[in-house]
Amino acid sequence: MSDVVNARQLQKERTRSALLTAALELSQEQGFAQTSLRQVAKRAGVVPAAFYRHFDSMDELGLALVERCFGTLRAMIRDAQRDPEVFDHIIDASAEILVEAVKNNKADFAFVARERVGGSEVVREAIRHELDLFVSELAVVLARLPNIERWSSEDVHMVSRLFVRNMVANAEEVVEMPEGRPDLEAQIREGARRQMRLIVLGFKDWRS
Amino acid sequence: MSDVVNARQLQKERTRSALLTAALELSQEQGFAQTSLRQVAKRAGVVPAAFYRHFDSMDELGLALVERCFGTLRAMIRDAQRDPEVFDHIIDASAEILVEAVKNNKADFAFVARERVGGSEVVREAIRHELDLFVSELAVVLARLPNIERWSSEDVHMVSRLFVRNMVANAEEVVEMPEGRPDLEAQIREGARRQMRLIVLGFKDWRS
DNA sequence: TGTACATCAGTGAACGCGCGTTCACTGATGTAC
DNA sequence: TGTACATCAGTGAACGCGCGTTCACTGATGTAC
Repeated sequence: MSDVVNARQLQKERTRSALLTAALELSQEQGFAQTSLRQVAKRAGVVPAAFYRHFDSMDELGLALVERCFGTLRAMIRDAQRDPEVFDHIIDASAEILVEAVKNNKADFAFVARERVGGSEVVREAIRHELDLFVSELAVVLARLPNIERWSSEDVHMVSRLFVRNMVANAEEVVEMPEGRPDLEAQIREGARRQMRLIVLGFKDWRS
Repeated sequence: MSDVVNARQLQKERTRSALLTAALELSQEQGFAQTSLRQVAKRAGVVPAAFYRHFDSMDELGLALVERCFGTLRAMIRDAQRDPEVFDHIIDASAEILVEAVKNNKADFAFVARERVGGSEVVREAIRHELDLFVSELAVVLARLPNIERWSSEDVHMVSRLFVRNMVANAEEVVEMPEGRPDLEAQIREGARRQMRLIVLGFKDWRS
């Protein structure tokens, strides 16, 4: 009831966080669906039964993980939108941001990219929903671009899906990039940049 | 040693095929990584130990499944390339072929789309390799298109990746399409068509 | 401030279950004569 | 064609293991007086 956090709440929060982190790490190593409750508890340093003080099931932990990952993603996009530089050079900026952000939040992006398609039913569904929201948000941003202003909202949505789809695919590539290969990183960024440039080239001649 | 198949070989082949089919079905329901050797054997109607007469492990069965799926895919593309109609209207034809082929080989495509990212290490690796081969094959076809003839091979490869990436993503959508929803099917095909048109529009103005 | 009781995050043991793998076996099919 | 032996796909029982879940418990922290 009180706003003051007591030692008990603090410790509980720490354990909860340890469980989430353990699950994220194990997912990175072997996939979320192959990760067991006992493995998560063990890595978090608690007994398996203690898991139930925090989540009803692994599915519920999975949903908490999805929320956390998309929180990161959304914060990133919000920051990017505030920067006018980004809007003016949307292509180069996107490619740059994508590679940087994915690199800095590798575990989160890896989780989303992997479990989007391979995870349990409920986790997959949650990720799809978040990605749909994201497509709609991006569509609003894209609608303000010069060549797109007068497109039908359907077409803007289509192009937003094309962008997000590529973003996800590029994120997958960065995620699977071996450590310490800056050459590969540059290659992926350049590839992403070219693909987006090619798509944007089509904008000015598009007729629905 | 003989070319004549005797009853024993025939029966063995039948069981092997039953194991593959069972694994494909179970993968569709719950993912390959979550599918156990015992489940596969049970559905194929043999005792678990009999599995080892055909495959050393589930990983090996997974590889056999990948080969079978890409066999289907390659046959499809080979047929498409023979049809001059297809080459002239590459966009509409691609969208059409994609939706049709995926619909008719749903289980195979679902397997590839899902396990490409969620599967076991060895299965994932095999799928990636096959997809890379496919990108290179498609690049050869694309290089003959009017606006692309003079591009650098690097750029052609980039555009081929963009196409295959979209193909995979669209295949995923068809695969997850609920049964008996022809409206959704048309929507996906139309979306795929537009995305490809937009990409192709960029061809004529592209400069590396 | 000090005491007596309540709360509750985490414990540790136990359960039944499905798993992958092994093994000696069976009996139908194939082969040599 | 008929017989005696070899092959080998599939059997069925057994194994040890990690799994999710339950339960009564403990002991540190919080609360009321």
